[in-house]
Amino acid sequence: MKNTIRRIRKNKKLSQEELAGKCGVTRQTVNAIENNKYDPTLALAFKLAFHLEVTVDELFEFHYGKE
Amino acid sequence: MKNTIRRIRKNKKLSQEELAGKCGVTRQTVNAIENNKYDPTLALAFKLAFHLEVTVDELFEFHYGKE
DNA sequence: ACCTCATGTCAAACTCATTTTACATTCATA
DNA sequence: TATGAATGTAAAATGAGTTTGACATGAGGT
Repeated sequence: MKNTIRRIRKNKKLSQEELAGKCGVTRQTVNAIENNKYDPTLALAFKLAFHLEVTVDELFEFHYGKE
Repeated sequence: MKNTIRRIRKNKKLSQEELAGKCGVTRQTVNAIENNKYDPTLALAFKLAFHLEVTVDELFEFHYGKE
């Protein structure tokens, strides 16, 4: 599961901590997701997309077999 | 987190078990998600959307404060 | 009445997302 | 070069999603 969180976050000049704060999670969580350590929950995916002003489908790229 | 899985699944004349099979999960999982027992993982949300031929953003409706 | 299919549900076990705390690294900039 | 801000990372603990196996119900058809 690829995502473009880092690119969009930097475009909006937000730190990992600021984005995490808006989403109600810790900065470690945002960091882990940006570095593909694991996938966010569906709820967090929606919060990230909301605060980055994109859709979930735009923010994440899912490929079968490459989960 | 609301979803329209049941409605779209029935439109496509799929049983919970058939949809679960396509997505690689058990029917209990699909049943629990349709009945809002819990939310799917992000990966499963993408698989469900794929096999139901809609986007994740169309299939799930997220509301802040009503998570 | 019987059989089958679809669905609802439950408990135990397991995996994985998230938190907390803590420390290390990189980078800008005074 | 020193200081602070942003980031990377790691271990232990907790919480939530998923599986397995099982049992129960209702609808339809024979």
